[in-house]
This record gives sequence, C-alpha cells and structure tokens, in this order.
Amino acid sequence: MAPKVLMVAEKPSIALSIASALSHGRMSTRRGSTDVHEFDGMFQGFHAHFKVTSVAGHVFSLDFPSTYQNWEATDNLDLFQAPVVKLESNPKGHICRHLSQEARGCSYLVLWLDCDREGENICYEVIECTGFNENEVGRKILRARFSSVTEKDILEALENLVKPNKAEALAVDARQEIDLKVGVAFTRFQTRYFQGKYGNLDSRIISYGPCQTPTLGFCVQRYMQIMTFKPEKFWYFSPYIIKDGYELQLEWDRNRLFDFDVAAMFQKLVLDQNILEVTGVSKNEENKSRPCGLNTVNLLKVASSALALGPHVAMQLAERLYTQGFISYPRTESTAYPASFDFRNVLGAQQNNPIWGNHIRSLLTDGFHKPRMGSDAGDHPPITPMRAATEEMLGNDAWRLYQYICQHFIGTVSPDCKYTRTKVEFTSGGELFHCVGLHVSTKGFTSIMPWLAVKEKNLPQFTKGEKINIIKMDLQEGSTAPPDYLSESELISLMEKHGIGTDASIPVHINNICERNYVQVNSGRRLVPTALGTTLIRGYQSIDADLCLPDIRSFIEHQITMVAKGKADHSHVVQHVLQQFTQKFSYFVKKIENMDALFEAQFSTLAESGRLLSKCGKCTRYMKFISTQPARLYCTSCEEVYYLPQNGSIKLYKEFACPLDGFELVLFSMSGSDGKSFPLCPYCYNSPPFEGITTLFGSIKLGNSGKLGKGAGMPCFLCPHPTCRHSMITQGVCACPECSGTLILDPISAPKWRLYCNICNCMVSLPQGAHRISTTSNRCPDCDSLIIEVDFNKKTTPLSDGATLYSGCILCDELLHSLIEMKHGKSFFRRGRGRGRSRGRGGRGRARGGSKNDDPKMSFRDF
DNA sequence: GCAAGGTC
Repeated sequence: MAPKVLMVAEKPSIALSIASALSHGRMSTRRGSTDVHEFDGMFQGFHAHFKVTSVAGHVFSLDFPSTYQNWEATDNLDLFQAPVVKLESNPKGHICRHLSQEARGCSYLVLWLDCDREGENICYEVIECTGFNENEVGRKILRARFSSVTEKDILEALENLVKPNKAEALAVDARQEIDLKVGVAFTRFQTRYFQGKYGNLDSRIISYGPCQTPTLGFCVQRYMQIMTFKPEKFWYFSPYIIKDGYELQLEWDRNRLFDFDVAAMFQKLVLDQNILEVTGVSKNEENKSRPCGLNTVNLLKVASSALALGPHVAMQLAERLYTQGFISYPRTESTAYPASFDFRNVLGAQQNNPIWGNHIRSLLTDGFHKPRMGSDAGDHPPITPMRAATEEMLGNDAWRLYQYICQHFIGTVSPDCKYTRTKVEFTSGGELFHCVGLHVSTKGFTSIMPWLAVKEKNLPQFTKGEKINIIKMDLQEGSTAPPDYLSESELISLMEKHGIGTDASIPVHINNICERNYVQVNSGRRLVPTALGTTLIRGYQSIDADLCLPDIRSFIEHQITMVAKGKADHSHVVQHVLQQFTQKFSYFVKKIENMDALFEAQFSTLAESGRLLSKCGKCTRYMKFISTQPARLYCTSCEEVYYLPQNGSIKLYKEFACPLDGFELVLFSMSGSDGKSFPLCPYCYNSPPFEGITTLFGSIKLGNSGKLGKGAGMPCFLCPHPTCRHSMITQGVCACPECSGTLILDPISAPKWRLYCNICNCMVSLPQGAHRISTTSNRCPDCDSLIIEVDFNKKTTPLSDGATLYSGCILCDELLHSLIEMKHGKSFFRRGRGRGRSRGRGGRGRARGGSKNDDPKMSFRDF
C-alpha cells in the first residue's frame, strides 16, 4: 500500500498553495474547520498518498498552572521559578485533535511551517500533536525549507527536505518563558501596589512587558525632550538678487549663528561690499531610486503618516484585503522579490485601472524594470496587489490602503527618477552663499508616486566671475524649536531599529500602550504620553533604567540566539536570564517607593478625590465615591476603601442602610441601554466570597469570584454576603408602628419570617412555616400599606381547602384570602376594620417573642 | 486580569 504523507503548513492559504503546486491542481479537498487537501503523487521515489493541512499560527501558548493564577495567593517572586504549562491557544479550534486524527496511519510528517524561529517552534508543536517521534523507526519527520510558495520553490523544497531545527525551536520556548514570567510578575506587582491608591489614577491594569514598556519609553523620551527644551536665539541673513528678471534668495553657507554680534559683523562685511561674485557653477546628474518591495513595517509607516490609519486598523484592513485575494500576505519583513516572481502577471491584472492603467500599459510595452534589490528575510514576498479592485468593492479606507500598495508596486518596477542639480556659489566680503536649481529629466516612478516627486526649481544662467548687486539683506532673528511629539511612524521606525516586536506584533504593542492609557494618539497621529505613562517611565528611571530601555529586549534576543545557534543550553539560558530578572524584580519591589513618590506628586490622594456619596457603617460619616477605574468608595476617617462593581454607574439607594453593618446602600446600574440595576451594600460586597444564597427570588449562584457580573449564574440582585438582607430591600412594606420608618421583609430569618424597621430596627414576626413571603404591588385600602403574600408549603400548613397562598396587610393586622380568590379577581379584603387601627401595636418586644401558632387564618399579630 | 508571538 502506498505510504501516507501528512504535510502541515502554518496557515490554510499556504497549505492550499503547496497542495496545488504538488498535485498540479488535481486534488480533492475535505472541508472542515481546517481544510485537508488530498492527492496521490511521487514522494522520495515511491508512490504516495498526500494529505496537506495547516495550523493557524501557534497551537499552544504558555501560561502558569492554575495554582499560580490567584493574584492574592501567589508570591510574585515565586513566579520566576514556577512551573509553566503549554495550553492550546484556541481550544475551540481543536487543532491538536485535528492533527492527531490526520496523522493516524501516516508514515511521513512533512513540516511546511514558515521558515523562521517561530515556525520552527510550531514544527515541534505539530510534532507533539501528531504523536510522531523523532527517534521512531518507520515514521519520519521532515522539514521543508522554502522562501516563497511558488511552484518552483515548493518542488525544490520537497526535493531537499531536512530535519527540523530543535535549537531554534528551543530558543522560542526560552523567549516564551522569559516573557511570561517577567511580564506577569512585574505587572501583577505594580498593578496591586498602585491599584486603588490614588483617586484620579486609572489602575485597572498597570502592565509591564519587555516590548510594550520600551515602546512607551520612546514616546516618553520625546516628551521629555520637548518638556526640557530650552529655545536658543540665532541670527542669519540671506542676500536677495535679481538676475534675468528672476528674484532669488541665496543661502548663507554658515546657515545661522548663535551669537548676534558675530552675525552682525559678518553682515556688515558683506553689506560693505554689497556685491556678489559667482565663484562656481556645477551641474550634477542625480538619481532618485525607485523603491524596494513593500514590507509590513513600511506599509504601516505610510498608513499612519500619509493615510491617517493607525497600525492596528491598517493591519485589520490589510488582513481583509489578503483574505479577499486583493493583496499578497501582508505580514512580511522582506523587501526583495524572489527571483521567480512573475511581475508581468501582477502588472497585467492592473492594466485596466482608470488611474494607473496607462502607466502600466506603457510599462508592459516599453519594458519594466526589476525592482531594486531589497533584503530577503526568508519569510514572505513583499506586499503586492493580486487582483484588480475598485473603491466600491473595498470601501474607502481599504481602498486607500490598496491604492497605496498598487502605487508602491508599480513604483518598484518603474524607472528611477532622474534630474539635474545645478549649484551656483557666490562670495562677498569673505562670506560664501549658494543657490540650487533642480530640473527633472525623467519622472520615472515619481509619476505614479507623485508625493515623492523632485520639485523643479529653475535658475537663471550664471557664469563664473560674474558680479551681481545685492538688492536686500536683512539680519534675521530666529529661535530653535523643540521637536514635535513622536509620530506613530517614527515610533514604528524606532521599534524596528531596536528589534522591539515583529511585523505582526508592532501594531499590538502600540495598541496596548494606547488602551492601557499610557499614551494618546493626537492629531497627525502623534503619540502624547499621559500622566500615567510619563510617571511610569520616570519611575523605572528612578529605580532601574534598564527596565524601560530597548536594550532589555535585545538582551533577551541575544541570549536566546545563543540557544538558537546551539551555543548554549536552553534551560541554562532561561535560568540565567530569569535569575537576572529576579534580582531586578526584588530590587524594584524594594525601591517601589521611589516610583510611588512620583505617583504621589502626579496623582491626587483618595482623600482629595471623589464626591461624598453614602455613609460609612463604622463611623457614620459620609464616604467619597471615586468614579475613576476601579470605581470605589473611600472613607476618609476610617481610611478604608470599598470596591464597587465596575463598568456601570453608582448612586445612593434611597438612604437605606444595610441591617448587618449600617453602611448605606448604593444602587449599581450596569452600563448599556438595557443595563440592570441592583442595590448593594459596599461593606458586604467587599466581604469574602461565598457560593450562593437562597432568596425570595430563588437560589442565586455567584461566579467563582463571588463578585457580580461575568461568570455569575444569573443577574444578581444582592451583595455576595451569606447573611446579607439586602436582596429583599426592594421595596418598603409599610410604615413602622413605632417610629414611622419603613418595615422591610427580612429573608434571613426564613422560615421564621420577620419584618424589620430600617430606622429603629424593631422586628415584627410573620407567619412561621411559610415557604415564601413576598411583597405585592397591591395596597391595603385601609392604610395604603403594601400587601404581603404568604406562601405555605402544603406539608406544613393545616389548611383544609388546599390553598397555600395568602395575602394580607401587616399594619391592619390582617391575614387574608387565598390564591384561588385572587386569581378570580375577587376582593380579598375583609372590610370593617378602621385605617391604622393597629398602629402602635407590635414592635420590638413582640418581634422577639413570636407565637408558635402556625394557623394562617389568624392575624399576623398572633404569630 | 498579567507577556509576546503566531494567525483569523
């Protein structure tokens, strides 16, 4: 039987290209969450059955085991030595199961992952899923090395299969572990340290990472340059002349001087002569080169600076253009095209375009140029248009991006721009001046990329030795100006230069520092650090500047490169690097007060922020509500913080106090149009979590955290405390006979139901043995109190008519009619007793000593 | 909840 060969690519599109190339398009495809292409062919001299499928990037990602997931219970220092686990990145995708199933019965596994370190690492993830073993006899693991997915390259790679490179894969394992441990330890520590400490500080997450922090560092560095910039005055002069009717302003060779007296002296020397002599006329043929192929980083820079599209958005658009087949794969480092690239084909697809069709047709007939030699990173070809599109097909932003990709591509195969530079030099009073003229002879690629055009500047004819009068020459004053905030495009260049992030992750890091509120994108896509951003970086600088310098990334890269080259052992390197970071971490923890001093100067203390909202149950003074994330209440006199549910609004709830602790209740309304509201006690909400609670509304299970919101089994209307009564404080029942306070149902006493008064705290017993008691919206016609409904369990009730639900008015001392009567809409009040007849009865004494009589036909007072 | 790296 023909041996089976399983081939795995990094993404579905590559699997398709490989299968198409090897089967010459004669394959069958099994569709599924991941497609499998099958065909028969020759493999290593044998007839074989091929199956080609793919993963979608990394199959696994690294994390801490669950025992290290609790922020409170974990010592951050322990994280550095903690075990790590590989978990499926996308468990719902079942990639591992898919690979394992497809590998069954296969004798060969051929790995077509991208040819970089990450790809090598994914090779071993695939090997693990398939169950292949490197030392197994009879089953072979092979690695295809290819730099593009053209048919030629694929066939060549198949003929030259190698072994996967374990060292490179281990280098990625090392990076993953270092990044995880360092990032998580610092992030958890500083988040916890600053969380809730200051009023106007958004401290949901104060993250640290070896890529994101230096990225922020670049923005803050520029900010500091601007803030500390001291302008300097300078002086300059430029003679005006008239020649052949042209008025010309000459440039001074000294450009400018920072000393007024010296500048004035030179000016006087020139003015004394007031005549210029032409000392030289030179002409140079110059060349402006057409661009290399377009890679991701350059696309992102143009998108940000010229199209006003942020890197994150630009990549989303590019991704869509790619999946729709308009452009080639948009994540690439390479600016060089593979030798076999079919430029004619790409140009042909664009020749009917109304904007650049003419240019293309002339390139196709007159011959086009090969693009300038760029660099080949061995990943994917430069970003290239694949098929024609119109603005209507793509939508405005995607169209602008696509248009640029087309223009850039056409530029790469167009002629260079050629122009003549004429420089005329002058002298007067010993000072030198010049002017420059530019004349374009061949527009070349600049006709398709007009923003790069050389600006023509005509000069009149000058001859050496010619003398010309100066018309005007004033001494001008200027002042040096600070640089502008760092533009996104400059940031991308800096990140690329320092090896911070990759083509795919650079947009993610920039997005991160925006989302975490460390920088803001201003007009012209310039990045302005926030108070939090600058304080963080200044804080690192005050403790250990290494933490925010780009070298921190290059240090890690350098270390893992040793692993990749097989010069150092993986675990030794990881241990060595982690040991250094452990020391840095310990020192950071020890010196965190240095950073805190900066926070203190920058942010307001809790006592200074917020507005008075509700009363503290301990000291009865008003607490301050601090609305900045995380929302919380702060008691200035007790110096206690009470966190509130996030992502919603908070207001005082009817001035009710929690019967357990005396804290005034607040009403939380979830954000969104149909956001639910519920009252809660700030103290109980911050009490230890519990499993759930039984209320009049039924059993409510809370999420693992015991907090409200996500993970809770149902929308929760109470605070997560086991003995809290607020769930029932949804409406007052009636006036307290003692003090006119509001009587409120007290579910905690069930089945010994009681009412309690929210002011004098007196208790009134309700029928014992009731299964459920609740308030209704009906009111007593005598005293206007709310009617109570009492539900008896049949087992516990002595009723003969089988009815179990009773209603009544507590104040009028009535326990009345059955459910059956209510259902039929009959009046269920026994008339005859006067309004407020029972007022003054009941109260504290009675509440304590309830009757043992279970007959619901008796009045409330008899219980 | 936290990093950075793949890809969707």
